[in-house]
Amino acid sequence: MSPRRSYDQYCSAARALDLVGDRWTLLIVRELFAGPRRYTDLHADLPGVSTDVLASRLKDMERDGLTSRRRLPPPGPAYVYELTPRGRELLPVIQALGEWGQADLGERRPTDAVRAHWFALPLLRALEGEGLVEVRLEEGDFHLRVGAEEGPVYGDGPAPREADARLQLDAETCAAVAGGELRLLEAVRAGRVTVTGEGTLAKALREA
Amino acid sequence: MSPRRSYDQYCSAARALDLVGDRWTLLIVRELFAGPRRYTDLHADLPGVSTDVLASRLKDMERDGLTSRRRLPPPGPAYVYELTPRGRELLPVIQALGEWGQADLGERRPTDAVRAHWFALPLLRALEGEGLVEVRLEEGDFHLRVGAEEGPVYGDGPAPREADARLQLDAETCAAVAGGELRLLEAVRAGRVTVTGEGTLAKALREA
DNA sequence: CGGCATCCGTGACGATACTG
DNA sequence: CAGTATCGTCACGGATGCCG
Repeated sequence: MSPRRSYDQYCSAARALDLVGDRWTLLIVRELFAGPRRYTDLHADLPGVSTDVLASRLKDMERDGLTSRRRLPPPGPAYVYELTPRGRELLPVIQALGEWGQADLGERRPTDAVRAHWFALPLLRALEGEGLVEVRLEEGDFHLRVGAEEGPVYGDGPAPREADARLQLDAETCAAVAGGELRLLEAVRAGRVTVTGEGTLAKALREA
Repeated sequence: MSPRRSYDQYCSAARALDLVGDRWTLLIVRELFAGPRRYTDLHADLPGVSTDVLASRLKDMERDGLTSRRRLPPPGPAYVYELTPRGRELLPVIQALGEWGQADLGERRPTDAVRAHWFALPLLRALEGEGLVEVRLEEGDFHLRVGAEEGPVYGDGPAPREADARLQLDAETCAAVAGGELRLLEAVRAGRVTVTGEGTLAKALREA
């Protein structure tokens, strides 16, 4: 656990960096926007983080009120980590970083890891309205809770219930939509996104 | 200079953190939003940063296209560092961090350093319209270019020309306005802010 | 097997001193 | 003024081990 290395500046941005400026912290937050996750899941989706650093960050974040640790009910009792409301307020920070970093994303490098749900937040920016959206990529599936006010913003795997809309697309299209080079409606019109489902969101995308 | 330690993730937020996630980098960006600054000025307004780290970050940032180094014309020839357009696009990131960190700012701790222009960005969020605003705090003066599309967003010291509006207030009021606990218009109405000047911005604040 | 704790080599960081 | 040089310390990343 870090002995609280602070910038010691009376500045709100510096204070924020005192809490989330350490290496890996904001990426752990990004992972937890997918909902409660176990230690091992986090370690698997954050290639390169060492076990002790991950454990240390999770303790720091809990102490600082960003996350909470909860015991899952049996069977399979395990601890899961999840964002507190305060932690979820970091969404604009991650969104702003993602929007800025989009310009440097470019092609995937051979050394780059990929997880399907890393496209969730960029895609979320491109969606209006409200509802449960399931997204299918070759790399895997995830679901978005568009317009959700509380709880997880997105999740790994298929939607837990019948989705209001289902999108099928490839990573390239996903990146283009996320980067603002292609609007989702235009991607649908160009046949690069297949939309199914009966929710208002699905209908709005199809009829445009 | 860092040998480019990367998260190696095909994710726009992770890419952003590859570039600005190192310690001190975003705070250097915050300083440079005040306009071109010399090495010594940066070192003076970033208490705690060591000279070699500051030099290293400035090199990294120039290599990554965030800043540029320019020689000032004589008399007093010196190098200044300034943000590139790409660097200035980090404004939403710093704003989001500042907005989030405002909740943890609280009272000033004895160990906290303070600079007047650290209030500039929070205050900028509270201002609508367009114009040059001069702000006078006990801790010092700075000026804001509200609605500026290019160039520095704020600057240290009094405004370089006659300001469209001048605000005089104390740090406590400033923090309250920045934190959203108090709206600027209400602060003016409560007499906690003195507004002078003949610009539209000044008139709008006074007549409300 | 999931959830860490420990150990160790390397590199980043912070303070000070020094130089063009 | 604007850094570079040096050095001690600490944080990080990787591997391994322990314990429920």
